[in-house]
Parts: sequence; structure tokens; C-alpha cells
Amino acid sequence: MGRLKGKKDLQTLTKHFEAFEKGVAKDNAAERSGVTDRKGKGKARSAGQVGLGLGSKVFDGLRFCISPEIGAVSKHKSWWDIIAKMGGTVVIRPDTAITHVIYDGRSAALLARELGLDTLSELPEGTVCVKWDWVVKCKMANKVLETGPWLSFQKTAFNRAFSSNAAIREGSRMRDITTDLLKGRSISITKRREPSASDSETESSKKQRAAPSVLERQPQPPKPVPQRSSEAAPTAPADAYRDNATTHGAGRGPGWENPLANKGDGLDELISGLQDGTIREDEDESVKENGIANEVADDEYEGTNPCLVADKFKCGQNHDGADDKSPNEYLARKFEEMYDLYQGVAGKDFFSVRNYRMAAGIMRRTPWPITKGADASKIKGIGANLAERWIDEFLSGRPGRLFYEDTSQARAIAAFKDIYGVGKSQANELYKRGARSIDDLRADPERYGLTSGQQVGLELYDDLRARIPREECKAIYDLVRSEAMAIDPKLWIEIMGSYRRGQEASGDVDFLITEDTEDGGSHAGVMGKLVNRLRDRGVITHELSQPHDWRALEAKWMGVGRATPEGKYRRIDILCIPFDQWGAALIYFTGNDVASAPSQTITAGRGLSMGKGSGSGCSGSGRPKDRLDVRSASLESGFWASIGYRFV
DNA sequence: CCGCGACA
DNA sequence: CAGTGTCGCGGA
Ligand SMILES: [Mg+2]
Ligand SMILES: [Mg+2]
Repeated sequence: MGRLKGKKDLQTLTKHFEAFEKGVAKDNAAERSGVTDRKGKGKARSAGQVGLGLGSKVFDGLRFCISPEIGAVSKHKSWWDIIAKMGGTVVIRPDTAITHVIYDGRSAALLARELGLDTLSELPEGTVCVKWDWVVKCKMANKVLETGPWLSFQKTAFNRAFSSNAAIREGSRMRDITTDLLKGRSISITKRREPSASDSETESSKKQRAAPSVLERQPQPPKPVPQRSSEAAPTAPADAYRDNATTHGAGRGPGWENPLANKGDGLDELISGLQDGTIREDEDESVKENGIANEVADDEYEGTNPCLVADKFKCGQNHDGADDKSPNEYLARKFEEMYDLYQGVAGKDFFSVRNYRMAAGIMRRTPWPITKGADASKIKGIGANLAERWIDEFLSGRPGRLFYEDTSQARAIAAFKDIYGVGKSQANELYKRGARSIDDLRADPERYGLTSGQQVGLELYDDLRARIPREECKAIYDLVRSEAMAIDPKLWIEIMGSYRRGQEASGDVDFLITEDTEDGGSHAGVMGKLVNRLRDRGVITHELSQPHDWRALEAKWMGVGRATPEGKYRRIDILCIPFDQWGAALIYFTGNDVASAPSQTITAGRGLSMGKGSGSGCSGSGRPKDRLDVRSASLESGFWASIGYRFV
């Protein structure tokens, strides 16, 4: 996913910083080292920020939070400049290091909401909420004045409680920040923040949560289990089904065939057709022309899509090569930065964040150079807001809101979000609780009340983020299949996902299991046996979620395992489904681009729906059509045709 | 029962 | 408001 555009990010930010540097005219060594350090995981940004606060200025060591207000960006930009010139540091979102919040509004509750807090008491102790006028007066007096007359909320308990001793606290806090800076660390004020009542309450209650991740072996009935060998046996399959299930040799061999009816699997035909060259690229185009976006799982995205709506779901793009031709590449990258930055921020509106990504695509596709926001607003898909607030800011070349918001905080939150089981909300919460890095979380895991799944995600952070080479998927598949066959040789087990599509690497390994119900066959209860056997064999090591009913015909298990005892830990999903859903489920989970989630959102509005159980459709005219039963694999190709694919 | 996160 | 549907987890 396109979070780290490494060097480009560095260049852009460095450029911004230099522009800012000129304006502020501060030139001490700390700043420069702050900039050059930047490669190191986004910590340097905070150093740079603190660098702005160095010098013998009035606000030296003070850290101001100014929450952005809709429609007030230019005002706030000038505020930032002024505070920076006075030696203060500005941040957009509260952190544990802030000393002041600038706020001219009326209500404490409103401010709390703007800051993404439940209540202002979550602010670090001693934080002063003060009106902008106070800054102006300080500037005129050239010293830090009593805040008294300019407090944002004169009468609230909050200010009564904290304002009296604020000055002393500010002093001590300031020293800590500089110490941290000299040590070259990112700011970490965690310890200084006294846990509030609510903190300790949640912590103690969460401590009682389920522990640990690593599964214990469960008693097993004695069974002749084959010893695991490193050459884990691609043994000769006993039945025809296994022979032609998935094309393991990277796109060679026969397509999958339904053993019941010898009709080809449309997806496999398509895949092998593409690889043979029997289907050319423009076959794919026909799909786009039909208005169905050619959307790909975000970890595999490889092209630029002419279909506008598709951009809304594009998570990562390849920006190499040809795209650089666009006269608006700079703007496109800025919007991508915005997307990368905001998609992890709690409280950001989902749709506006998505618009940034869409705007990036539009910028890149616009053939004429955009020189001012007003021009851009004429383009379909770019509203006045986007045009005037952002494009003009980007084109000005001056450090703007994006610059100030691209903080070590945003980067830390983005890193947290990459933990399996941690999303936008939890990532922000972890930061609020003082964590600044993955190592912080590891150092004191108790403190953060992680769920058992999140603990696994944290422990295996690097492994689980890595892609899985095709051969390793195959190795895991052989292990899982051999155990499944030992349980019941009549089981159907298939590997799904990008592996089945012939990709060289996958994000996880998914298995689909069923059994033909003819002759009374059933895979009920297989899930539990399989997981236990794999665990005994050391293949499965962690569990992330269990099926509601282990013995149900439809059951999903999610966890972690590895192909060899020394290998990396990999995400493994196992799914059991009723036999009659085999075909639909294969489509759904093998999910090539058209079947993937974002496409579903598109087809949904057109009377089509795709699910792991079945698909249904409307004819082109929109007239309700018979439900298309895709429950049999032999109808897969019919289903694909109905949503616009042509077959060879 | 709800919000979160993950899955396609 | 807006282009999805489903499930497990944990806490209220
Ligand atoms: Mg995550
Ligand atoms: Mg997968």
C-alpha cells in the first residue's frame, strides 16, 4: 500500500521545510539535523518542529494546539506563522506535550469534539485553553503574559483547576522537551502524564482480558500423524479433483474443472487465457466500458484507471514512469500525501478523505496545467472546497496545513494502524495514551489493553506485514492439504486468493473446504480437527478468531502459521462452506478484480449483488431478471458473462 | 447491542 | 447524505 513513498516524501517535506525556514529565518544546527534525519521513520519531523521552537523567543518551549476549523484555514495559517516566529511550536491535534490550546469558540464540549477528545480533561494536566488575543498581547508585550483575562472558558472547572499553577508546569515541561530533543529522541512525554481516573479504570478492567495468543496444545486422540518433513510431500493426489484444482505452477496446467459437470471454470480460463495471450488487454477494457470498474485488491494495484469512481477505492498506485508526464503531477502527489496522512486519523470524514485520493487521480489525468484553484473547480469531480482550500495552498508552495499536520503523530498513528486488529480508532487511542512507536507498545503491552488478536498483531508486526512468496504459499498449502486428506480423503480443499490467480506473492493464504454431499459425505467437524492437527504439527501457531460453531458447515477460522519452524509467520484463513456454495465461494474469495469489494459497491446500485453464497442480477435494461444461481461451479462463467465479462 | 476491525 | 455485506471480538 502506498504509504511510504520514501524519497519523494522526503523531498517534498524538505522543500517545504526549507521554504518555511527562509520565512522564519532560523538557522541552528538542530533544525538541519532534524531535516536530514528524516529517513528515520518519521521521527525527524518532530525534531524539526521542536527546532522551530528553539531560540530565545517569547514562546520558546511552548507547544500550541490549534485545531483546524472549517473555512478558517488561512486565518490559522497566519496564526501558525506568528507563533512559529515567536519561538513556539504548533500542532494541529492535541498530544501529551502541548502546553496551550488556542480556541476562540464558545463551548468546552465543542472544543473537545474538535480535538477528538471526549472531554477536555483528557488534555495533559496544565494545558491552558486560551484565546488568540492572548497571543497577540504577548507578541506586543514581547513576553508571556498571564493568561487570566484571555482564557477560552473563564468559568469552567477545567480552567479553575489548572490555570493557577500553569506557569510552573510549563517551565518543567519545557525542560523535558529540550532534553528529549538533545537526546535525539522523538518527544515522549508519556511518563509525565498522570493517569486519569478513567485511564486506570479501563486499564485494570482490560487487564483481565484474555491473554495470549500462543495456543496451547489440546489433547488429541492418538492418531498416526505423518511426521513433518521439510520436503512436505507433493504426494500424488488420490483423486482427479486434486489433480486439476489450482494451477500451482504459476499459471500453467489445466483450468479447474467441476467434477460434476465438465465445464470449464471461467476464472481459470480467463487467467490462463491472459497468460497465454489468448485474451488480450482490451478484453479487460470492455469491462471498464461497461461501467464496471476494474478494481484490484489494494495490495496488488497495478494500473491507472480511466473510470473515475474507481479512484475512490484506490489505495496504492504505482507512480513510476509514464505518469510523471502529467503537468499536474505535483498536485497529484500532494493529494496523495493528504490521503496517506488523513486516512488514519480518527474523526476525519471518510468521504472527504476518499475525495483526496480521487482528486489525485483527477490531477494526474488532467492534460492541461492547473495554475489556480478556480480553474480546477471547473473540472468535474473537483468542488470549490477542494479547489480553493487545497489546490491554491499547494500551488502557493508555502508550508500549509498539510505541512503542519504531517507530524510524527500522524506517522505513529499510521504505524499503529498497520498492526493487525488495530484500526483507525484504536491507533488514535494508543497515541492518546502515550505510545509513540511499535516498540513503546511492546515495552509495556499491559498498559494498552490490547485484545488477544492485537497482541498477536503486535508480536508479529513485521512478519504479518510482509508478502508471502508463491512457493511458501504452496508449501503451506501442501501441509494443510495433507492434514485435511488425513482427516477425510473425500474433502475438497482449495487455496484461494491471489495465489489462485497466479500472483507471485500474496498477503495471506486462504483455504476453502467443502465436501460433496452425495453419498452422505459431510465436512462437518473438519474445521476443529484440521486446526488441531495443524497446531500439533507446528504449522498453526496463533489464533485470531474462531468460528461461531466449529462444527457448522459454514465456518471461518483466522489465524497465523508458518511453513517451517524457522519461517516467517503468515496469516492463514480457513473457510468451510456448504457444498452447494463451492462455485460462488471460489469466485468470491478468489476475487479477481471484478469480484472484489469495491466493485461490489458499484454493482450493488445496479441490481447486482455478489456474495459468497450466490449472485443475482438484473438485465442490462434494469428489468428484474431471474435470480442467477451461481451455486454450481459450472455456472460461474455464466455469472461472469452477466456482469460484463466476455470469454474466449 | 454497538462500535471496531477484517475479510472478499 | 454518499457505492457493500458479513462476521468475530470485546465492552456496555
Ligand atoms: Mg490494522
Ligand atoms: Mg487472501
